[in-house]
Amino acid sequence: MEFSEGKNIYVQIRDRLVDQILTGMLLPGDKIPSVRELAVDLEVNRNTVMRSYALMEQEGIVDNRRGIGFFVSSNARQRLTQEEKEIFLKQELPRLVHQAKVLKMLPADFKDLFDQLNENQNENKQ
Amino acid sequence: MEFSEGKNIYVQIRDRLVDQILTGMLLPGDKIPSVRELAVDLEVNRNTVMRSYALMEQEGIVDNRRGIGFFVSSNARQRLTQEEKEIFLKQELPRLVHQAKVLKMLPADFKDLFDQLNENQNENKQ
DNA sequence: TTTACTGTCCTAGTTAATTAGGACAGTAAC
DNA sequence: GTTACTGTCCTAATTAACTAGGACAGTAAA
Repeated sequence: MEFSEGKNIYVQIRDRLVDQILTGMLLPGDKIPSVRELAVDLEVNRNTVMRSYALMEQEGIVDNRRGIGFFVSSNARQRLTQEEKEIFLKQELPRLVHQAKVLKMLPADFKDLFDQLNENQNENKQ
Repeated sequence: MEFSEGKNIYVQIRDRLVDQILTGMLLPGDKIPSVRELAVDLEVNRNTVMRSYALMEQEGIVDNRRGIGFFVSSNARQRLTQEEKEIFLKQELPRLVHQAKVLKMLPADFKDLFDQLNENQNENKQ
């Protein structure tokens, strides 16, 4: 895995798993890769993966069964959707609005976003 | 200044000055605070500010006159608008669209952004 | 009970970011 | 030339993130 600079690796690993949970690639009750397995796979140290898993356990999105492994907790998706949405609305959106202002961006610049939002809304109606 | 974790201080200082340039608080030709002055003001080390200024000099948004200080370069704003917009469109927007999808966000969640974009467009017409 | 997984704890070493502050040189006003 | 700014270079020390890998304990199946 290619890790970007400017963001800690253990957070990026957490983000990757969170994304897999939100997209449904990982379902509640699923076993996530063992600490050692993922470490080898991503070419990082065991301890770094451990740190990601500890973070996710603290967030209540995975459960830990000693000697067996880590599992996606039953309410992970609901918890994450709520948590990430709140972070987005309170932290990212204000910064985004400000940036749109100073960069004088126009609706056309956000076409891709509009399309996605409309798609979400249509799926909601059905 | 309160620095957020997860992002290097010298980058945050650069971001702060970039914002002041984009908002017009700092104009082309303006002298920016001296390295020592800003270090005291933000309660960081001289070297950390130096690193921010070196970064901005490398980006071509400030000019350096030895023994005198750093100055906002004449084309800083144009250069920044272009640079930041490109970063936004190529890096942030795709991530944003993806997040909007997995979090099933709706147009209403982005009302503040829409309002700003419309405002930008109206100012453009006048 | 042995085997092969699992997580967990531990010490040790590296690197980058940051701090701390001395020392030196360019610039300009007095 | 002295003074008071400016940037610049330097060494030393601290901290957090990451690496490396040994050692130990829980779990489950052969």
